[in-house]
Amino acid sequence: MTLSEEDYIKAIYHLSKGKTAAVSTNAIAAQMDTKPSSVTDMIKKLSEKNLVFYKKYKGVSLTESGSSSALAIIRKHRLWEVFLVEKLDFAWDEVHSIAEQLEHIKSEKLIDKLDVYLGSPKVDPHGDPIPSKDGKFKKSIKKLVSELPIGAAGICVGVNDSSAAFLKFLDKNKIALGDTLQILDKEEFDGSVQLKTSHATIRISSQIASNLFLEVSENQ
Amino acid sequence: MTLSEEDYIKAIYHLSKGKTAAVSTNAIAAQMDTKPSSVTDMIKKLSEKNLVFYKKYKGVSLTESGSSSALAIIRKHRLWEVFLVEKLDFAWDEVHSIAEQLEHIKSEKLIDKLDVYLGSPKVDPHGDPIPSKDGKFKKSIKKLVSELPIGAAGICVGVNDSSAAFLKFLDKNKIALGDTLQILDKEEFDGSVQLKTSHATIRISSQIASNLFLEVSENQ
DNA sequence: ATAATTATTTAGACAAAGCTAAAAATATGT
DNA sequence: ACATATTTTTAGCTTTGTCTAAATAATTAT
Repeated sequence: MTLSEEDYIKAIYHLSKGKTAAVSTNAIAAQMDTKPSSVTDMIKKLSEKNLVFYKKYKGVSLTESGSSSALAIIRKHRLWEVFLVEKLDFAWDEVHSIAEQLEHIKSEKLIDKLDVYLGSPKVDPHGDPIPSKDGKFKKSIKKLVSELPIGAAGICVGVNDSSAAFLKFLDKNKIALGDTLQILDKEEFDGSVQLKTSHATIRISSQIASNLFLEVSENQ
Repeated sequence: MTLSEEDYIKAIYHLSKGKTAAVSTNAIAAQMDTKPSSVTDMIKKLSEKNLVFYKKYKGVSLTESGSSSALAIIRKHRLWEVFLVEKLDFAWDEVHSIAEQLEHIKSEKLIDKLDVYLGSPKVDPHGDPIPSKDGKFKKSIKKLVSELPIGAAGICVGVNDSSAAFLKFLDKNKIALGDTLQILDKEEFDGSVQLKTSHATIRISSQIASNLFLEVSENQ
């Protein structure tokens, strides 16, 4: 599989995640920052290789084989992200583009050993789950504060918007990656949320609540 | 710089190492396992980019810029090799092909942090020196046993020929990577060498002597 | 239901990096 | 020094992945 093929497979995986419908040519083009005609060409090639199902004008979806290829790439991407943050001391928001390169390194033994070295982590630094070698993983256990019910608790694992202003807000309220937060109350009127942090009890606006990800246990 | 350009620059660097003359088209083709005509095409491109000096039919040599690019790639290659052996527990003879992929990852920050993480090593697992960030490094301090004078001592850092038979010989004589060896005597007649290992004094044939690398201090 | 709009595919072209076969330059042997 | 052999280059073709422009299919709006 070429580098470019891998990128397409990954894009299709991400676009079909959740949804059941086939993925459109234009959606892939937008995601990959390329032209729809290029996508059509590549889709034909992937279809030849039985990595995707493809019916002209009807979009694509991954085959069993395509899906497990996608999961293997995502596994590599996320393991490398853990390495970059945990071992090389990168900030969690600067690892993505480097991991996009590292995910294409071909060596099964390398990934096996990296996994062992990192202690077989189950989530990456953004809180996204890492597929196991056989392509299985827990369903997304990363939720926005705004999506969680009163009482739910979780570990802060990421943000949607990493603007300086937002990060400054978190800093001022002593909320950091890895902190445990609990939802004490939700205001229906404006969507604001009362939150218990390790340092205090604060009220955050709905804007903040829909930018902050918590890792919660599966049944929530 | 594309992946392929980087490979050519590296090949030219290795071929001109030591020698002063320009490197021939055929030599590059042989090294890269490609055809001379392909080499000519690429050389023209590298010449356009001022990475090599090129005169038709007269071979190539690296410019200042080409040379520092080559050293940057070699630095990356060797740092990754150290990582693979020291951290991921790879055997020293299985890291080369993986490092050939990793050396093309583009991120200065990544290499800086990797270097710090590894403790700024000066040699790779084969005993080859690692260039510093500014492209300087000690001249090769890796020598074959057969090249060293009587009395010289050094640390075993590599082999030329990693055939099973040869590795078995080393094992049988309890010679391992990292062991200190000293040359006690050299026989002019057949080139055999008397060697002090950590366990015993043995005599090795000239064939063995020209397959075993020691890392010696610079003035030897 | 038909026209207008949007999405998708096709056709043809281009750049990168490789190849083969043939031509040109350099080196070698006597 | 000249013929032969070797090396290097050129010319033209291939594949991969991209693009633009035009054509076709599907969807939406009236």
